[in-house]
Amino acid sequence: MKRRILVIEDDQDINKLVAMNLRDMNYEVESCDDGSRGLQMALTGSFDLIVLDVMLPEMDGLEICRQLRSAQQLTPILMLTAKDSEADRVVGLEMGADDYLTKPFSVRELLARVKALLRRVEMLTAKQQVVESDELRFGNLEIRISKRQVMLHGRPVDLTSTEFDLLLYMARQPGLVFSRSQLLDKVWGYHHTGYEHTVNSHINRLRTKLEKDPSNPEYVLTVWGVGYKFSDAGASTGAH
Amino acid sequence: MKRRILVIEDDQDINKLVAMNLRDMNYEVESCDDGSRGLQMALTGSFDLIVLDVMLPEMDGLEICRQLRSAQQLTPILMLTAKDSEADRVVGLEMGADDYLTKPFSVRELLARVKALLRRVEMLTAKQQVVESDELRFGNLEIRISKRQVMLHGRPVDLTSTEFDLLLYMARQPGLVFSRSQLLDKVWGYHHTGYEHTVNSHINRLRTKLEKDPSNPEYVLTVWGVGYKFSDAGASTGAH
DNA sequence: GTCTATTGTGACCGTTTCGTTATAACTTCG
DNA sequence: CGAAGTTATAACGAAACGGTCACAATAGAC
Repeated sequence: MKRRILVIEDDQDINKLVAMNLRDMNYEVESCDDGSRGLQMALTGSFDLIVLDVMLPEMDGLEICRQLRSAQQLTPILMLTAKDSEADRVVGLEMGADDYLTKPFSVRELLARVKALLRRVEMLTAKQQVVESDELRFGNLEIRISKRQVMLHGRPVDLTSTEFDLLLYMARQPGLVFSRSQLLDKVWGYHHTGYEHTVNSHINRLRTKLEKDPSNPEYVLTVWGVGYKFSDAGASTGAH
Repeated sequence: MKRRILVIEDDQDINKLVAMNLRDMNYEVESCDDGSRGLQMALTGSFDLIVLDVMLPEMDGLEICRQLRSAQQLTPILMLTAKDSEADRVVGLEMGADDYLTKPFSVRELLARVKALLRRVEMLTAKQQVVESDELRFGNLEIRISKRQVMLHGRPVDLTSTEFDLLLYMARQPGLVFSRSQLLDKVWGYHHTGYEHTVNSHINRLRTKLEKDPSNPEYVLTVWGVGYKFSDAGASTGAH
């Protein structure tokens, strides 16, 4: 899924430069040029990384850092500091920044740092998934997670990326009912803005591909007035 | 088989402490207290894991990291960093370290990390280790790893260095899907900052050289919206 | 240094996929 | 039964994505 980055920087030139380059690298970027608004966005926007200038109007970067961390927000922060303010750097790291960059900085270096920080987070979250098995099996339906492949009666089924993600999300907790908005949040991402109706379409497409009789589904079930669930009827846990 | 661990750390107390505790856990441990010697040992000693201090005489840990990785040494590295040198950590991960631990650390935590790293590697390489051979064969396609040579229908195919690396990386885990950024990280290196688009180009070149009908590939397959994979259809493990 | 092979980047085009809309079908409840 | 609300289905256009090619940049050989 596309990584989301928030840039908080009041200098318009730098802000644009940074945002543009990050977008170029296929990140989803939101910009902001004052501190208090930045804090707001950081708290609500579900970002994967924050690029934060220290010198800001309204509320300075260090304060934002402090407040985010005290609110248990663990989003990694890359701090931008003036060239010679060693003190800021130290305080920044104390406040919970994860890395810093002194102005003026090269774009290359910025990108490298961003990448490194994101990778670090990925590594940390990867560890939590160690115990999980790579396969889910439900009767004739088999989901091979790392291969992003679904087998039905031993034959591969061609699912698009979203279809797979949707199926996988529900199949991980068979029997649990998910509302459409829950599915939008989890599968499409928290920031996604769209109609709940969209989910119907994808469920429909999933069924035509998975179910013998799509209007009388065996795996992807409707829970009237609530949402959908994956059937837990023939559930057998994934391999050891 | 008993796992071999190399400890590179100049502080004698810490070095002994670590070595002792690892031996206690039934690992085979070798110690070393300076950087350049450590690099030598790492390159020649066939270890399963390296515990590496950043601050070292002769050659620092980051440099060792870098050199090992550029020599295609993929032994997992657990880096030890000072408490407040956040930057070191970032750079270390960039250089190819797999995990880090900040001093002072608890022995419990060290052992946990070591165990986790070894388990992770074991999982990744389990399939390869068993049949670890110099050749991969998939129908008419044959990859001779140490010769860096690819044969198609018994005839050599002329691949450039990057093309070969890319192919090999994917072919080692047929069926596994890799995102472009994953491929950039693994094939081009973690330090690399470049466009994901680049991967497309190389895939394209690979296909024109390997596939009978490049627009309908048999080996290097596109996974829409995600990345690429090497086909696992006709996968037969390399001979032993 | 020059020449060549390789690699990275940009532009364009075709295809796949997705979100939306419209309409039909179904469920629930009065 | 009929009405209101909810879901299913099919179809369409737009946008995202990948394939391809050409060219520029870079590295490597000589």
